[in-house]
Amino acid sequence: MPREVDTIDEILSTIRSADHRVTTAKRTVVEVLVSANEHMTVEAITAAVQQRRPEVSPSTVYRILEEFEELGIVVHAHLSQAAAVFHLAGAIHGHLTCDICKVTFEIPASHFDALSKDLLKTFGFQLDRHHVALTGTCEKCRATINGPKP
Amino acid sequence: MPREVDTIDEILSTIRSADHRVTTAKRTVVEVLVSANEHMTVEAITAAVQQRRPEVSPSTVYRILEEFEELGIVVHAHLSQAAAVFHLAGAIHGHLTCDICKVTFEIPASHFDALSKDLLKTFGFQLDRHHVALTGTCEKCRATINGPKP
DNA sequence: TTAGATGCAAAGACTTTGCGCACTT
DNA sequence: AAGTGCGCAAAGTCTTTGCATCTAA
Repeated sequence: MPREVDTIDEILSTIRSADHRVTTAKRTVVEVLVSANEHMTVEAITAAVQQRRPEVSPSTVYRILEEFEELGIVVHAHLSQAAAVFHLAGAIHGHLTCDICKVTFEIPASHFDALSKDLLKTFGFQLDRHHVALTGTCEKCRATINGPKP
Repeated sequence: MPREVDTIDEILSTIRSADHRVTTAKRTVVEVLVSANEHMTVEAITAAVQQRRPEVSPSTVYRILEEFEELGIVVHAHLSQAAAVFHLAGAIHGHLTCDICKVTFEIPASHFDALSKDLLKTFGFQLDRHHVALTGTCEKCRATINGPKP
């Protein structure tokens, strides 16, 4: 059954509750984000949106994502050093990106519980658990470090 | 006494050891980074360099920083969402940036010991402790959350 | 109706690259 | 002397903005 529909309606309600308008472009962005299981770059989101609504421009997608972020619907992270990636805020998690093979995978926020508590206690800093992006090297690449990097 | 001079010489040796050339521009960048106690944007580094050597161009600074990063002399991080910031690799630490007031402060890498161990054990992921950039809200701003944000 | 949203195109911010000359080794 | 590194300027990415038009409420 389309559980996704519930999520979509929920998000649209959030938009309306904030007295923002629900437009075709916004609805399509929501649909794309909900059906996406990965975080996406703006470029990817735009491409997916335009597959359904070719008239939607990238600038609109940027504006919508900015609005959604203010509403807490999405969050973004700067993984490597290129474009930002966005995903629904619902799934609270961190990003782990391998510096070598650039693979990114997501991990449950629970892994940051201890750190979060520590930072709060030590520095009075409340970690944004939606926005944790870490880099390092994955197991595969460390095992493969024989020659020089590509 | 100029402890900084030791650091500078050490870095220049690192460059020479890698069979890279030590130039005026590189030397100046090193001096700027060593005398800086904060991490700096490329723009800030360039400005500081040009104060001594006006002829050094931004593109050269970019190239030098890229080289230095490969040599392990500097590391960079993407804090908020704007330009990257660089600093000497010697001081291993993480960055905490407040989403509200944008203040950034640095914390010892020891705070990531437990997380690092956890990620390695659970995901086989070796955290890059030079490159941890976290966002959240600082104590001051959380205390001030009365009205809407600026 | 009417304030807010969009499309398009241009501008902006940050970074990278090509080329010939200069400087390090 | 040989070859890397540099300055300059142009190109490239990613993102933001201005403005006339369109649309959700």
